Amino acid sequence: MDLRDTILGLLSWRPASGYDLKRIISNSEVFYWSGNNNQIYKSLIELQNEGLVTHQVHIQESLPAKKVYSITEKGLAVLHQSLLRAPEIPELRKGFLIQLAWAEILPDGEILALLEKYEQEIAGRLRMYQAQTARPGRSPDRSPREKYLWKRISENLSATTRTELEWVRQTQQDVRERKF
Amino acid sequence: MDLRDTILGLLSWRPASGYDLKRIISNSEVFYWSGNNNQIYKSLIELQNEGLVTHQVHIQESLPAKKVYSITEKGLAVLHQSLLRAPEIPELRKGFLIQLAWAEILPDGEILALLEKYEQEIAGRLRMYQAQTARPGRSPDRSPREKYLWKRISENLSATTRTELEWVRQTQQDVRERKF
DNA sequence: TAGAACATGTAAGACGTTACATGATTCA
DNA sequence: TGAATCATGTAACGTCTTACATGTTCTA
Repeated sequence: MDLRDTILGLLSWRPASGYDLKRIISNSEVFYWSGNNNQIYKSLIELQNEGLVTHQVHIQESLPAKKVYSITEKGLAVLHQSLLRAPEIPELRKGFLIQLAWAEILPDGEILALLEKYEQEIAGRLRMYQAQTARPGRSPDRSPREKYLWKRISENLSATTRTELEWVRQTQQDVRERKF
Repeated sequence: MDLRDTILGLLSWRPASGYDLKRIISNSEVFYWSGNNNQIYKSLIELQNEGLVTHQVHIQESLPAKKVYSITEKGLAVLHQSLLRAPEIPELRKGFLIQLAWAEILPDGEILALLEKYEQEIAGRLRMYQAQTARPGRSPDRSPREKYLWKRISENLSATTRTELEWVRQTQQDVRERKF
């Protein structure tokens, strides 16, 4: 599942401009790219050259014209193929664990301070996920099944973050009580 | 915590050759880079030019000579600074969630097949972590505290993976029972 | 009046991966 | 005899990010 597949997926939900895609990808944690123009506009041109998407120019009064992209039959077929590919294992990039790995050179107090800062960050992130899930209209909802799947996707991120929060709290407690 | 910091950290544990570092990084999930030569050998040269590491050539009979790198005082100071930086939030790249996001075009049976394949992958990964934790001598152990921290790091990955496993099993069950 | 939102695009560079190049030794 | 391990390095390429460039409209 690379950015191209993701764009095809988004367009299989509904037509969108490059700017729309940028906004969606930037604000989403699931679509984990930064949502920079360079990749998105280049990918759209590429996908169009391959006949997987088309676009129509919409002229707006008092706003710049925009190119609204739609997925083609061929694009849908390609998307279908990538959905059937073997699932990838998650890539977990936790810089904080590397920080902890060399924390031997720090006194207990500084390790605790780090753990507390990390807890704050994670707690904030969890609140963000929960607020985002509550907001309606942000996800495809073409059937009860699709609604369910998107709820589960959102719950996946929350569950992962909750586990992280429990982990850091337990670690804090152990360090405070010097349980080692 | 980038690759350079990670190399400094590893060298703060013990001197190592580029090849040693490559092996450690390749086999570790915490140090999440691929461990390719290009980055590692280039970083070592860079770090040496900045005076953060030095090396001694060890000539071995019946094996190629190697450059054994050590961290300098200056390198230790730089490492200390990066340990005190504000913790980064984990980057979770779960391609599978994106696959599920567009699974509306698949029948229940194919979604279930995907979920089962994913479960297998995750279960395998969890077994791998647990086996790796059991293996001794793979981590710094300069004090009970450091030993504890490394245990917690390893437990973090296991806990995250266990949560993922529970999530996929619950999702499977819901889809089987069509709970939506 | 300054900044955010809308809208499309390009340039430069950092970051990361695979594959290539070389060559001895060890093990199945 | 072929593959894996040890050991250092380079080339080519793909991915991803930040910043630049341009211009209007709306809001604080």
